[in-house]
Amino acid sequence: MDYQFRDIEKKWQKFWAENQTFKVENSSDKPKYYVLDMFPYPSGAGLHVGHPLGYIASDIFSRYKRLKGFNVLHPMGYDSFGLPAEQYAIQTGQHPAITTETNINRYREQLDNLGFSFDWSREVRTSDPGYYKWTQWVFMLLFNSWYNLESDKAENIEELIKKFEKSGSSGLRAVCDDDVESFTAQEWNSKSDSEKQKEILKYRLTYLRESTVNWCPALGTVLANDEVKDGYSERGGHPVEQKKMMQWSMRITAYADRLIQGLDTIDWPDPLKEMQRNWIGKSVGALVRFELVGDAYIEVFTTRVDTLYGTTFLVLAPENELVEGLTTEGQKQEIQNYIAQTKKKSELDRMADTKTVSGAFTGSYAKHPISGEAIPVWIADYVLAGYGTGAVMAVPSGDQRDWLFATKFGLPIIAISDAQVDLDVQADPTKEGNYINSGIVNGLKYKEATAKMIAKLEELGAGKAKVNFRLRDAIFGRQRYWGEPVPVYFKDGLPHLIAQEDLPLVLPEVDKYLPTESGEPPLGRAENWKYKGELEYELSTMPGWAGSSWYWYRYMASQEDRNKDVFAPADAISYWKDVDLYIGGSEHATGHLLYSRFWNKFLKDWGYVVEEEPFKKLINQGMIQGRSNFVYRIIDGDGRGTNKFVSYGLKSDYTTSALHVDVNIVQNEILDLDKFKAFRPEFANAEFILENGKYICGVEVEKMSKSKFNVVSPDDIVERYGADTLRMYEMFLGPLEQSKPWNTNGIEGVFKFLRKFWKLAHNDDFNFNVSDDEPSKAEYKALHKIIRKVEEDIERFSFNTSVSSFMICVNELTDLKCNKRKIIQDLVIVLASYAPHITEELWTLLGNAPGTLSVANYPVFNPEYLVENEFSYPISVNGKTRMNLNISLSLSQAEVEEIVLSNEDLKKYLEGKSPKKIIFVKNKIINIVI
RNA sequence: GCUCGGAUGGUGGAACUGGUAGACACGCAGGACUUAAAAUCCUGUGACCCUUAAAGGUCGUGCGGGUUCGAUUCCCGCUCCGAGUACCA
Repeated sequence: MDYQFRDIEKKWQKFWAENQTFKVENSSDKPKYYVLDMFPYPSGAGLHVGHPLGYIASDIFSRYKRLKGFNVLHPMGYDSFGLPAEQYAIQTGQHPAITTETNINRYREQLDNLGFSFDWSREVRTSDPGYYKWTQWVFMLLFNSWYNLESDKAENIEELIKKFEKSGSSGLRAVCDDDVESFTAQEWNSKSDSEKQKEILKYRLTYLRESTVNWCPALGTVLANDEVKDGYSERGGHPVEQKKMMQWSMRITAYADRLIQGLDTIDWPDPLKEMQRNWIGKSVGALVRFELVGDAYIEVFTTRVDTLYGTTFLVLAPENELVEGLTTEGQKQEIQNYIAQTKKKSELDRMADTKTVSGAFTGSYAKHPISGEAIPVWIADYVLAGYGTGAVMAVPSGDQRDWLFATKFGLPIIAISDAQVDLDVQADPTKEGNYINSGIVNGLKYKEATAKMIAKLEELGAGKAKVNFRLRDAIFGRQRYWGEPVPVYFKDGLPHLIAQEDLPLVLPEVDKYLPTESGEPPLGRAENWKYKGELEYELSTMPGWAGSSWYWYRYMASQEDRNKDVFAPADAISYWKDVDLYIGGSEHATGHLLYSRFWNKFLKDWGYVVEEEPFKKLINQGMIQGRSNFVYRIIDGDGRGTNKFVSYGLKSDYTTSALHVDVNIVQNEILDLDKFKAFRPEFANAEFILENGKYICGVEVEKMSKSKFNVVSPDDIVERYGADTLRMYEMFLGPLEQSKPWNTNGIEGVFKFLRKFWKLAHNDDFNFNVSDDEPSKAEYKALHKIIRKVEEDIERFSFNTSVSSFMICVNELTDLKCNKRKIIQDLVIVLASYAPHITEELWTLLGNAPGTLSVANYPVFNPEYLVENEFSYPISVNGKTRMNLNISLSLSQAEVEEIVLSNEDLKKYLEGKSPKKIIFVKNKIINIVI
């Protein structure tokens, strides 16, 4: 029989499922290895050919690691809470749980078709109450925690309360809200219960706070910063506005420093680490106080406190609360106009319009903290209310924006360093040179000046060193239905956790998935949904990233562990520890990957997990883009479409309009006309202007989407060529990290390769036929080359090059007519991780017990088979290759030179000159310089 | 603007620490088999020049320089494409 991939693949997929071949135990004498994929959101569209790219790579790696003697955890699950199922529910009334279930089943079927070696017994679904019980549990743990800067970790809130009872707030170093009170132990103890709770809430790692949020009226919810793109929601593209709301937040800022430091300890792509660093946005600087009349003062944040003497004015954000009080009678009109003008500008305009310099003078002056000089106070929209203190000290000689502002409004520009140049043209932010015009730091260099300035400010009580972060606390609530309920109820307006034994707090049924008439979230519609039957629950649900911020630990819990009263048993966590290899897209750089690191560190502080960082090595697979095909409809003189189509190469002779055409009816850009007529019946009688008898389509790279008819489903490819071919082809396409358009054109080559491989062990009548004879030297050489090559390639995630090498190997063995058992058997193991089905079949045909291939031993590379006595040296003259010579590798350089120089053919290139120098690199090249 | 990544035949890509540029595959052209098609197999395929042929030559990895016996690889300066980010003080 010829290579019957359909039967073979179905057979082994069934075998693996029935025998739980890939079920893994939480203990073993083998070393552990944890390979994780970013789990998918099960959307209604199913998988397209781009989704499995990362899964194929991780599966190859997992299978390879098993062959190399590792106990491999390779699980899969679904991030199944989310907006699309809810949107669908709003439109159709269908419960999101049902939609989700349907989609998951479809995903599972598609994944199974590709022969992945997942341990499905460990599957997780974030929308499953047995799972989100533990998401809620983490929320409760965060609520019961505060961040102690002394120990630099999260601690039990009870410890904080004890501290308050014993010594009040004195000496406390904690991450908390800005408006915490100072109090003595006595004052604390005399507070009422609710006053105490209010104060404690300011320290909890998850807390309620009125915050400005990104409110999307169309979606009826709050969005995180990374879910908003240019003022529109990332999902759906609806406009987003700013709104003040009471919101649950997570104090991720407490971990900002550790999140930056941790990046140096993990093996992630540099661009991704850089993105996280920028997102966290650490700036080291100082807070400086400029006094106003009376007790009032303006505090600014600066990263260049050394330039303090260059400050010639202060600028407040128009929204700054101090503005009103600062505005003098005479300036009132101007300031009001400016504020009104700023308000009119949308966030978008304000960002886009960075060239126009605008601002207004308040009429007031502040006092320079050291020199005591009067400094005018302005407002301008280039200062952002949300960053730092919403006020800056303007140093026009050192900062270009300040320079532009000073130039426009005729404010003084003072040089502060003797190294500054061209200050009449632009600002010069140099840190070189010695300070001038700078009072106490004159003559000093940058470092000393900064230190001295901070010391002086501290002495005067006018400032201090300060580290500022761009990172904001993460808002942890959505006014949506399809998410984890927050395990909180309210009593006297204060939040309380439900009892732990009441977990999970199950999502209640509602009649509609829309906000209530009074504008409350959908959970407000649930009937009699009250804690202990009387207390109001929190009505918002958790955001999409909640469930994905710890899921890799749930996989460590085996099926039997799932009923235990813990998210994963301690011994399982101490065995698996962390994820050794994580594969997924870079779009999660500042969302999922940051929140996961945050939760991991938090759980580490409590001792529930053992590693500071959850994902040791991370690889971003590239996006697979769509490759759209077009036909060109001829337009007549009146601008109407005709019933004629012209082939791509001839379209310049006509006026045409391009129409998307289903890529599945186009092969190598040649359109199947009959299928086209079936695809667009209205053109059944169309005329086609062909080139060389063919209709050639145009091509464009676009996002893969249904509307562009460029979606290629893995199911179709599997049906036509088989899963092994698809797996190898996706790898063959190019480097894993690179984004590339999907193109099925080359797939035949991989398919042919697998058939050729199958034929090695079969005779011309397709009967299995291997020989027990001892392989030849050449056969061993071909085998050991591939043993080494695949090992090297997989270890450096260069999957595309090993596919090429497999082709070379099988081509060589075919030329050698090799059907030796000793060769085929080892080759089957080497290829097994890439093409698991065909290799399982051959493995069994070779007489091995069915299903044992996955735990076979990867063959040991023996360099002896690759030892050569001779090498064909390229001989170059002045760097230009002229000829090749076979020369024994055992000869000395002098002997080699003699052989080369005595060669007759070489003489003509030497032009009668004697060589000046001969470069000899063993096993590489010989270069003669004349 | 800043940060990062990239540019190699008709196409996807290979060349790992500087050492025969274009592996492997697609496509294309020609041929074998076939009544025909599919499948399969064989040959050729970077550009240009020279030649009946055999062979040979010149150029060639986005552009311009440099280092080196030798550069796709290292350095300097640019162009274009992609990603992220942005009045962040």
